[in-house]
Amino acid sequence: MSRYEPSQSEQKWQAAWEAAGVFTARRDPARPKYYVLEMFPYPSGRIHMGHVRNYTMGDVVARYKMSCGFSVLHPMGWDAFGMPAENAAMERGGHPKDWTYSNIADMRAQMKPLGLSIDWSREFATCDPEYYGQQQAMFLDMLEAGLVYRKNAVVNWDPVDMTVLANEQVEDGRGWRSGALVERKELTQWFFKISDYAGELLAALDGLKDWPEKVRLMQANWIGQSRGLQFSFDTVDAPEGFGKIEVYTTRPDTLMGASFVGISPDHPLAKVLEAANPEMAEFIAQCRKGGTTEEAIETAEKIGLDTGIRVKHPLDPAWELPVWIANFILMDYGTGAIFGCPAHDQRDFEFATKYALPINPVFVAEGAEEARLSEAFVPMKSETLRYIRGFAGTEVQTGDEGVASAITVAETQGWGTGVTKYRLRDWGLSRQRYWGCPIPVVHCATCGVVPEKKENLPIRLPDDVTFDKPGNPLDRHPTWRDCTCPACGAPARRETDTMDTFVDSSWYYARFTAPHATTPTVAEDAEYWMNVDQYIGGIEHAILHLLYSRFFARAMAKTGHLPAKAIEPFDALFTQGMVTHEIYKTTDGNGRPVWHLPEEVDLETGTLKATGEKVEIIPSAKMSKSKKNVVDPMNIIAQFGADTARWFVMSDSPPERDVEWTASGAEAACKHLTRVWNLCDRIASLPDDLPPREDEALLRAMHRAIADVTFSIENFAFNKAIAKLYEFTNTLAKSDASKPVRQQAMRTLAQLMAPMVPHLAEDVWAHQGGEGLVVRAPWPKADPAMLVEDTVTLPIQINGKRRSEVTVPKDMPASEVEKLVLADETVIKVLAGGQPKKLIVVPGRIVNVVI
RNA sequence: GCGGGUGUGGCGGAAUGGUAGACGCGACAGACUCAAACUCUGUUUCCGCGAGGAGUGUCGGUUCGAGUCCGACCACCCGCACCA
Repeated sequence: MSRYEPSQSEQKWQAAWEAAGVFTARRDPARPKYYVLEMFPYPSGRIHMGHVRNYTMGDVVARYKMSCGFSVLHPMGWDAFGMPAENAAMERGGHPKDWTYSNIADMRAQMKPLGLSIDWSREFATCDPEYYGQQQAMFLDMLEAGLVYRKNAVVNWDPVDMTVLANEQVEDGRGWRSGALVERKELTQWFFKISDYAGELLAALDGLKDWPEKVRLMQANWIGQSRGLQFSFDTVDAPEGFGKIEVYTTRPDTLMGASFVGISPDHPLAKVLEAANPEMAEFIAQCRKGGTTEEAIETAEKIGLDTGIRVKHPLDPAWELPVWIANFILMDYGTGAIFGCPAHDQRDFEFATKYALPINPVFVAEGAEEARLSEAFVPMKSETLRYIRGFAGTEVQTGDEGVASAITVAETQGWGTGVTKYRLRDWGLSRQRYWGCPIPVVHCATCGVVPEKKENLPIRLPDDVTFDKPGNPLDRHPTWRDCTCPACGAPARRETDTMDTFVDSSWYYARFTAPHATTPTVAEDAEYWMNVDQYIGGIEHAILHLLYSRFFARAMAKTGHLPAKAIEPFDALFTQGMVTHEIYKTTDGNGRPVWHLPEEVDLETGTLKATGEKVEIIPSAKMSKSKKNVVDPMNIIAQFGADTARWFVMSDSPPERDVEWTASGAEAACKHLTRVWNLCDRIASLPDDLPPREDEALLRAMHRAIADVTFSIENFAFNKAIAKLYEFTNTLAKSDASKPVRQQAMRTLAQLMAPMVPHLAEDVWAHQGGEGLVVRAPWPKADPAMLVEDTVTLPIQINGKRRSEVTVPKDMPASEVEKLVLADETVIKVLAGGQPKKLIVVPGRIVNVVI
């Protein structure tokens, strides 16, 4: 063996793995299966360190499970539809398809040198017609099953990207990609009925034991279940058809504190009033405008207008309340109408104060007296209250009890119903974009909306499109758009909306089980491989992607594309942290910041290499092109090899936390791997007739290392696994054991390192006479007998502070230990002839002398 | 505002209620070298020459014993946000 030259040996082993087909996933009923999946990448064209970290984690798991005898599925694909391809076409010309496929080729070429254990024969891109055609087939099945529908909806319109955005794609009133202020626009849109599953998606979160608590909580909040009362107010002087106003409240116990009824500016009644009354029309127009401007979002002032309509209080027909239109009431939550109880709701309080409406407390804190309020009194529902204007339950009760009894009273008296509502809205999937999966329906003047026939799938995107005008090229592509009605054969128009790319990523995990099938899935394959045993990805997908996937798996099960056991497709989820880096900044003549790449900076002096100018070092943040704090994985691989990059991203921080990339850390990783290489060389050239010295000690350390590394990998504590490997390497390097024992230890070290640094591990394995490839070698097992020590050193504490220690046989009885402790020099000194108050011996652990 | 998380050396981070700081980085010292780099060996929480003392964001509590459990507070980070 010679110098550590990763560039040569890494290629060699990658070729060897490929030749042996070690990563080809096979359905093998004789073996347990393990499906490990990392969130597939968007083909931007360049891999970044975040990818390296994500895929290395998956690779460690996959390789480890392979060694443990599992039949492993570890696939890779591309989330290939989406706006960047179109944006690139608009900015630079060219076609989104060419841009995408060439990016995929580039990225694949960058990923391969990492030596990941991926079954590349299963690779696909979501923009392959073979993939999206199957997606269209499922869409038709879901349409038939009533899981998809069309409705007129006010949507978020991004005026820059010229597209509809989902609520969750709007951040602070701006489009998440363009940053443009979002406008409201009414369009007919396609929706998945995810709201039908709201309760189930919420309840099933409890079963996802191996998901991070944080993600489950975020989803639970997003689904947003609430229990409340729905009832109607009878109106006075309302327009035709509005004899009642239906409201929903989670605090029916505050009904006696009502001082007005509020309706949304988008409420049907508001629309009628708008048409009839110019003053109202003007007010409503103001509300609509207000909803989207930045100023309104920041100040969020509550405005309202009295409609002149009155309603009768359900508990006292003589009591009339005014009906106001108010800008803070949302049409798409509850019924779009509320009753306002200013005493116990801060929004209502502000509103009532502004418009001089009465503020009547319903309850006070237990033991308190009624007093003038300066803000709304909104106690936790679990708090005990004294009701001074209650109508249900006892005078003193908790808020929860008050709500429950109010619902019971309303139901008993027949004027209201207890209902459960969810914040979760249906999933709008229509996008007015070209580069997405076409929605396979046709609009016919006589037949209406007609599903495309399955034998006509896939409905392919046309290639001859241009992006010189804003908007959807499909809309202005007559030969593609114009078609015949599948039902009556008359001329018709193809749907020009394409699907949200979240649809593409909502089932790719299932497609990987039968990636080339002519149906969306194949029952036997799905049955064997599903579920994903370990899913790994970023926390940024905690809500949308994961919630949509959970819904989609249910929809696929309902339409026969997945077995019932796969409705929760991801058994275990791990969310990894980001890779961060320091930011280097200088300022130009105009005071504007100028960012510099890490390689342009001399860290010793904190200056620019080129000019010697001082740079400001800003603490680490996520690597981003705009701040130039990026390290290109390809440069690292070229300089140090893939194993170094893999070792580093796994070593420094717990995987769920961010890891900071530092040049010194990367060098240290490389140095260590070189040390391992040299150690291997040194051991191989030892004389064969060394006397057996400390053989037992080295073997014990080896079994300790096996146990610790295995435990750490099983628990996703890769940084700790690596710490143990450092420790064991140091022990081995200092050992005087005989050659065969050191060789055995070296081979074991290779096996334990193999999931993280597979190429180096193969080299070491081969060099130490290991049989075959280390990737195929069974994972070593720790011998429990080698893990127990004969003697144990017990720390002696005096009043809880460590003062001394005593070494005793492992299972010495406590009474014997006590004698030894009392004979300890330090203890004798401290006791000064007296007796300890108490002597605590925790066998095998610690001794505490209390004086 | 609501919900969640985090806080340990110069830095990244270890510690089933039982020796705080594993392992790594950095720093320092020594060996090798004409010299430097590389490499190797050692030291490295703080105060103190030392004996010793202090120490896990702050204050309190439980315990023989608290980084870990409980209560209050502070700081930072993340998610949601007019959801009735």
